[in-house]
Amino acid sequence: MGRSPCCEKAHTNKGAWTKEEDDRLINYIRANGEGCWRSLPKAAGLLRCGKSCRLRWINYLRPDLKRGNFSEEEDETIIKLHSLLGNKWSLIAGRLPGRTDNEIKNYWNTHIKRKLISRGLDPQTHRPLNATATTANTCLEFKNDSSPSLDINDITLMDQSKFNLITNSAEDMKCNSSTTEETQPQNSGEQKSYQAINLELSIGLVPFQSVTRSSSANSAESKPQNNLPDEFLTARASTAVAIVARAVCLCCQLGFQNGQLCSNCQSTNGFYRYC
DNA sequence: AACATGTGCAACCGCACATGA
DNA sequence: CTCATGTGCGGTTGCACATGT
Repeated sequence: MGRSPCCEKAHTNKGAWTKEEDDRLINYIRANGEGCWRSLPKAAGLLRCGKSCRLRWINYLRPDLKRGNFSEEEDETIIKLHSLLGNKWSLIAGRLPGRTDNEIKNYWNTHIKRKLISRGLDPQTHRPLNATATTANTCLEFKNDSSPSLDINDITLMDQSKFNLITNSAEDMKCNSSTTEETQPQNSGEQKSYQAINLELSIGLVPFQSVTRSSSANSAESKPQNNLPDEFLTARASTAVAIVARAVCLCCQLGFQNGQLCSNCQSTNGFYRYC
């Protein structure tokens, strides 16, 4: 027994949208707002699948979209975010007002990949192309000062004094939190070298069984306290991270708020909400 | 001019997750 | 708890246009 299709395919148009279809969709959403995409096509008099309508609206018709070329600043932002988040296009798009995940994804595949390669960097790992073999052996460790559970909010990107960068040998690829305490930096000079984000690092998460959806989806107690975006919990990159540091808003840490907490950040129990 | 190849982007597809009955 | 349904995401495809031969 399979899942029923999202729409009656035999009676829906596919392919490029016509001006008339666009107008119908725009007019309907202006009058009724977004939502209930499944019923929207019929209500709007469109022979389209609801998903198709949603995509067309989000990626092309939304009035707040910024069309046109990406600026150099946007390029660098995308590169930085991709180095941290991987192919989480929707999350990256959330940091770039007026840009859509689809647009960024296309732009990445057509321009930025090439740009990084021309810089001698691996587009996936953001590390030098001739050094990718060692990437998988790199682990970040964070000092645990409060929360026992894995929480993306706990990632402290700028507060580098809380974590170590550890490069393991090929035989020792597993990041083990049990090593956290004995690997803390011992002097401030060493810590200062970490004060800027090392954007060549790809941050992924240790596949903690205790925090994966499959193991905790139905267990309220096992859920991280701050109700994280679960994408982070399953996000993986070439490096493994044991995360236990204090939380700080990602956008603030990336410098989008000039070091101030953004308006979206709310402090809860000493943790800042990811926004 | 005609064809081949490359490029960019809109749109589609399938899956996973969220939610409500 | 289970199931059905709606929504969102990431990967992929296919077409239009640009460029090269």
